[in-house]
Amino acid sequence: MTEATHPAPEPRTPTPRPGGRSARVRAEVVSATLAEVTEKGYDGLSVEAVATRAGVHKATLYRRWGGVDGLVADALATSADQPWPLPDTGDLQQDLRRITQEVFSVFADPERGRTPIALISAAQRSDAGAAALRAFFAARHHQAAEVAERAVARGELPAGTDGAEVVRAATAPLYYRLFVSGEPLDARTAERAADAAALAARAGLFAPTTTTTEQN
Amino acid sequence: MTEATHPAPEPRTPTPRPGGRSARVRAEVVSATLAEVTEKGYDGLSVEAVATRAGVHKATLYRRWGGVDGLVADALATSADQPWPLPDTGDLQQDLRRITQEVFSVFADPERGRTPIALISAAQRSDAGAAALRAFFAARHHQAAEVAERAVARGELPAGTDGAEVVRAATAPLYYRLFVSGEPLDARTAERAADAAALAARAGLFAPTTTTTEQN
DNA sequence: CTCGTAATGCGACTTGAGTCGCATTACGAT
DNA sequence: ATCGTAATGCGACTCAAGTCGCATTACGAG
Repeated sequence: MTEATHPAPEPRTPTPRPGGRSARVRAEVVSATLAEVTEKGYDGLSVEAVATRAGVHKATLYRRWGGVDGLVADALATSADQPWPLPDTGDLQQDLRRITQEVFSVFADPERGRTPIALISAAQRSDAGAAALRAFFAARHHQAAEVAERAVARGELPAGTDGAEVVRAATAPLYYRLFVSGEPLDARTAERAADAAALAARAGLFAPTTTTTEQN
Repeated sequence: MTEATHPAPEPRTPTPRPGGRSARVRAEVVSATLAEVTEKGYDGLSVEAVATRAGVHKATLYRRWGGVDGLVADALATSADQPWPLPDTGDLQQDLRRITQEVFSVFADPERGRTPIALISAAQRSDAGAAALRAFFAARHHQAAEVAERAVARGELPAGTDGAEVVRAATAPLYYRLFVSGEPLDARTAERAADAAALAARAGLFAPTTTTTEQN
């Protein structure tokens, strides 16, 4: 079993040509990028520092990642794979509150929040980073949309409700304050955002069947 | 009257010591910064280019503004003074829709949106820029809160409703997509965000009297 | 009109980012 | 075990950002 006598390609080599060193270098570099961006923030994140920490040469990073942009994008893509804990209280409003509370507690804690804050801030600059950010949030939305889909199955929400849109509505005020307006974030705001999203979802605002929504 | 024979300080010199040249230089520099950030985007915004366009020396910019950060912060502070058109349709939902539509149309238009997008993106990086951004959005919120206050006066919203919070709730999903998740923005999203905010406001979610909001 | 002072102009200098050509190493296959 | 190839290591080089000391200019006061 361990000895592969067949000439068939082994399934454990996903990379086209290069062997296992590239993968090892990549892992080191991604790890070093996360550590550096956590320590120094985005400003002060230099390719040389990452190269030194990762134990590889500067030119290698420029060749494979193109610069700081690619490093951040790769680190973000790696982080996107790790799943978040998803609440299941049996009630949409409570689930959304848990989600926004989780977001709040992560980003409000200087220790846990430093890395994602620096990472997201960094990703907003280059095209590669922006694409990685899009993919990151798409994955988050897709995953978290399950709480809304369960609510639909429960009959709590109208059929056809866009679950990702519900999640976006609940979390947008938090990210807005964190990354756009720069206003302080508190638990109360997180709760209100969840409640508002639950209210709107129950009203059918996120169901495509509602054509104009003239509730005036 | 036009001749000031009195030794009293003239009211038209807000600057402490220096005369009118500093103000002239500042106006030139702010104008040049806006032009540069609009053309080149934030990346590619160099102090030298701004200096050349403004007709002043590089060192002067570094001395007075400290770098790109200060330039952006000053340009943003200047832009914050210009008021937005505020709708007054007599209905909160309609007013909020107008506001989000305005935001949408500005940022969706590559011509009109380029400058504010670049400016806001640029401001997110430095401390000075972040402070300017905070002040910028605080001014916007304070100004736009009037639509909610009118709704309170009309009896459409409960007394004590936080008008700025209503505006934030309405616009947050737009800014979230534009500057955080990077997802595309459309008119429909703008409308839904306004409707959701109006709904939440009518439910009293933004009134401090509501202690826990157990609507479960 | 003259003068003192603060702001600006000016150019050289330092520093770090990013690039390039070539030598070397490690992987994969025969 | 040996070899071809791709990836990496290496150092020098270019270039733009940012700093500094000093000369010059413009403003305001008497």
